[in-house]
Amino acid sequence: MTAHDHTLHQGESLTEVARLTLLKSGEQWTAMRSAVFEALSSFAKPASAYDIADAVSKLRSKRVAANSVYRILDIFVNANLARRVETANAYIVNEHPDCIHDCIFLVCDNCGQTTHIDNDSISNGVRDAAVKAGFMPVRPVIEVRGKCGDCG
Amino acid sequence: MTAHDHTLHQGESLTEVARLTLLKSGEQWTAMRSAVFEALSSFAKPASAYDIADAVSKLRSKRVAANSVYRILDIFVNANLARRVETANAYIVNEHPDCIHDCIFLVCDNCGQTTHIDNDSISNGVRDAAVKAGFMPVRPVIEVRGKCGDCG
DNA sequence: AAGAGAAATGAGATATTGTAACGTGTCTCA
DNA sequence: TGAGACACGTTACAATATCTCATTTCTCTT
Repeated sequence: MTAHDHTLHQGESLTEVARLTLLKSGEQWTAMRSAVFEALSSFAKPASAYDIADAVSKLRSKRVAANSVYRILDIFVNANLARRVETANAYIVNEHPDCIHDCIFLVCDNCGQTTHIDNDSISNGVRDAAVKAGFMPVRPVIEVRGKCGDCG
Repeated sequence: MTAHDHTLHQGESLTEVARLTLLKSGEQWTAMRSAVFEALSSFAKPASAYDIADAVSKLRSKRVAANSVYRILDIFVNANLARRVETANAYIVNEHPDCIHDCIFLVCDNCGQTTHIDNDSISNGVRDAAVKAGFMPVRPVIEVRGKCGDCG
């Protein structure tokens, strides 16, 4: 099993991995966080905090404010359970919270479908270029807008 | 004089280049657009549409609505006179509208100062990686959040 | 120079995204 | 059992972005 064994965690098991990851990072795994995670991973495309708030409201049959969702999403992003897609103002579940990458998102302008690719040589190239310009990189954002295979 | 002679166009001359570029792209150069361009280039950091609306309102001593500014910024971006900094929800003047690049922005989390670097080998690498994943890249967004030299 | 049509802008409303402030509940642990 | 920490609720609000339709300005032709 290598560091990059991207075994798919699906359904229960993905949630379980998320739970353990969050606990390991010193955060709690509450019913609310579980619901937000379920909602987030139920979306096929990046979901806005408000999309998630709506979904969670239905899940729990109780109005949930966007505010709370934002807080939890922040925690998820910090714990690498989720990623923010900057050009979509939306969030997407990270199925491999144990793998740390500057990942690259491919966002379809037509259908919104978003895939991610990891390419350390590219992201390191971006970081290096920043350093050479006298800048200290903290969070590279690499996203490509365009057309996905299905829409092309 | 090479294709990449990045001579600085400053003051009047930068505006003049912008005017000619816009006309060449089939758009009009109006008093309003001129004012928006002046305002945009007066900012040291990326400016939001609302920042620009405020600045133009003062320039013209008349309340200018954000939506007018958005319209004009879109035109500027299409004509390569300005660029949108996605991670800052803001716009920055492009001093070399004649040079087409997928440019890389370095955005300081501390002071907001934003510089840009061009590195075709990196941006082509990003485009290639997208293509290899079955995606048709249209607009790569490469931005790095971190600390600039002054704040580091 | 005048008028018709196209393009640009004004005005206001509204949608969407994101934060701030503060109160309430809940859990733990001494 | 009660003090403190943490999570969450609630409300208000700020910031960003878009829509619609009226009005003005521009351009082109005659």
